[in-house]
Amino acid sequence: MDNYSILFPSQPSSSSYLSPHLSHMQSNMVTSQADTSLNGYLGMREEGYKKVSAITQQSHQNPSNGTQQFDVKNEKKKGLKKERKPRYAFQTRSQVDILDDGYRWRKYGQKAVKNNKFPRSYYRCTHQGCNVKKQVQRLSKDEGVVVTTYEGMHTHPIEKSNDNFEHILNQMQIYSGFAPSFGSVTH
DNA sequence: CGCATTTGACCAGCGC
DNA sequence: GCGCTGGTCAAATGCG
Repeated sequence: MDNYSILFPSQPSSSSYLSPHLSHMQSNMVTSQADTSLNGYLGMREEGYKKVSAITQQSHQNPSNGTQQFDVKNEKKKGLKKERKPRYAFQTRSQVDILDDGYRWRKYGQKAVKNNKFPRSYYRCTHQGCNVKKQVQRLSKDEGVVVTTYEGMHTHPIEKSNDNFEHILNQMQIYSGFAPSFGSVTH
């Protein structure tokens, strides 16, 4: 199958985007305790672009521990011209849709998605010259689960105190040892 | 008043 | 070729 590496990007030279904070997360992982009740976490990386198909369909297999998997079928057929940025998808169990990661995001769209009663929201990083995007979507099958997909990487340091971010992190459990069983999980 | 959000329209890719 | 779906744009609106 394609190369879906679990966990986070580890780009060598950019020091100020997600990964430093994410690794920070891992060292800080604590169990949940507050009202946001995040108790599941999964990070994965999408290589390529286009179509994350049917997220809602297979992401139902492990409702107990909150870790789920979803299929990323992409592979530009012909064009290949399109610059395909890697995308990094995270699933979190959260009551809130907006996970404040310390960056400022401006919402630029919202769409209803098929097989999902919740809309997907599209955000862009407001920092000048930084065109990182993210999508946030709640699963209809398991409405405690929020999928956040990051696209691109930040070219600037975090914009505000990440106290809140850490606060959230403190409520997360990171399943770093999650053994991937990706295949074509298509339906 | 400036900035963020909302929301419908528009567009492109893909499957049938 | 057509219709469906996902993604983006931009005008209108709301809020601090």
